[in-house]
Amino acid sequence: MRSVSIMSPEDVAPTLGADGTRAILHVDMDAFYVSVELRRRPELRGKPVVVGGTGNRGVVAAASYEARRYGVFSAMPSSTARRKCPNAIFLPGDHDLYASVSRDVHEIFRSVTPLIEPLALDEAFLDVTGSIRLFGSAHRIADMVRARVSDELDLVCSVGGGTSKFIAKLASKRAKPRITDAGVQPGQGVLLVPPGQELAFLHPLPVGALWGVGPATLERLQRFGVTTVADLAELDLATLVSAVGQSHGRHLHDLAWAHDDRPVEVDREAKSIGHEETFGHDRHTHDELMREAVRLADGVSSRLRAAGTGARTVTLKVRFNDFVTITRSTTLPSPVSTARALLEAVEPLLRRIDVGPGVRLLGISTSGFGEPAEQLSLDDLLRGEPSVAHDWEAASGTIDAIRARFGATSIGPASAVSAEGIRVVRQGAQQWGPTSNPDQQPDQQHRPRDGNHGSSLG
DNA sequence: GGTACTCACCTTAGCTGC
DNA sequence: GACCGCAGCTAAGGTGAG
Repeated sequence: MRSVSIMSPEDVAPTLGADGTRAILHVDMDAFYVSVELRRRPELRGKPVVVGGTGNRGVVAAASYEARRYGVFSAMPSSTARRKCPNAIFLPGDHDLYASVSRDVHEIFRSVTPLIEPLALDEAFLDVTGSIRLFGSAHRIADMVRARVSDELDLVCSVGGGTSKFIAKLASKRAKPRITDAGVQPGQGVLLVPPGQELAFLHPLPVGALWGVGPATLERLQRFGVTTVADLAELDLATLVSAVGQSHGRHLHDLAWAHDDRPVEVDREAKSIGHEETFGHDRHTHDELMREAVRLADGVSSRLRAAGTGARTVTLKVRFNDFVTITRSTTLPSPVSTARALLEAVEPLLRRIDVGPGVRLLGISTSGFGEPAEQLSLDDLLRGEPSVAHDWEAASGTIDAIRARFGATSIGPASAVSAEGIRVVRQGAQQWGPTSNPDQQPDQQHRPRDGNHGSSLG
């Protein structure tokens, strides 16, 4: 098996992006959330720091390399993280701050290419094929981005490069710092895979490194003795399709042979918008859950209107206390964008479900986007009365305007009012589980001031 | 004993219309 | 009228990513 040598800028410059091949970079921030926190709390540098997972039902969002030495990793249950690293300093996540810093990072990306596809707050693909003539080489661009991120933002990133997104992504992972028994070993920082070297880079990797091979697919592949990407490449396509399905099988087969011509997509439009929330303690009645649904619908509808769209399909997600998760959905005749319309769709779905055993998570998501057309309902027409729906559209517009001027928590549904203020749903506000606040009882948590326990938003 | 949130995409099954 | 095949839509669940 051939191996890939570490490439200097001079080695790579004549090839990557030359002769009509693409030059794709994948930039991945190192321990992004933790690094942002350490900028404002430098006294924590060198200590095991964990972002997220401050509550009993939360998970770790990010861990410093010092915490990773104890076996703490992102997505780990917070209780497990505490057991593994009792000395770790847990910080609540600050999604708004990370989003703001992410915008600064993307400004640096924009200085080298307009072709940017954000993947998450802390990573993006950059198509720099057309930028090489301006800046010299893909490696110089990668070095420049790293230097500016370090100098201007006091953050560290790793950059991978190749002729496809998929190879660039794997390369950036290989360029990252590694945790060993001896401590944190610095990574290369930049790793570029030149054209023609893709298979030599790819085939020795474990098959789980492939995009799209998660635990379920990995288990199926292992039944066929597939442990490396090379094994997968050699597997008969028909066998692979029978194991993981038509679409997935063909896709994995292509990836194993480094066939990936997906472009860097600059303007990817969302296909669904939703919110879900795990509660500090289980809910057991429809009325309790409808009050939570009011908040969720309020948050989702705000985002729909901010995106200037409406949704036809409304999906309710319920996770019971035994972790069994079900979804129930309904498709409406026309797209809607008000909280009231979402609740009217959700309520009958929820009432059909036996929530007695206890519900730990409730979610509302919307899809099937289109121009909202909340016009006179049939009932309104039959009664010959002015449209209530039109009143709601006007009210929703007013709510949006108030929030734009005074902040997201300045106004909200009556059922979201508690002793602590208005508890509205904002994207990412509870990204890593319920907070460490004492687990309030439902009657303390969202008691409407007017005693209204119905599903109305006002 | 413990498992978040958001989004994308796929599969399967059932229904409907032609 | 019953049946078949097909396409399109909807519902529900699963998988994976970051």
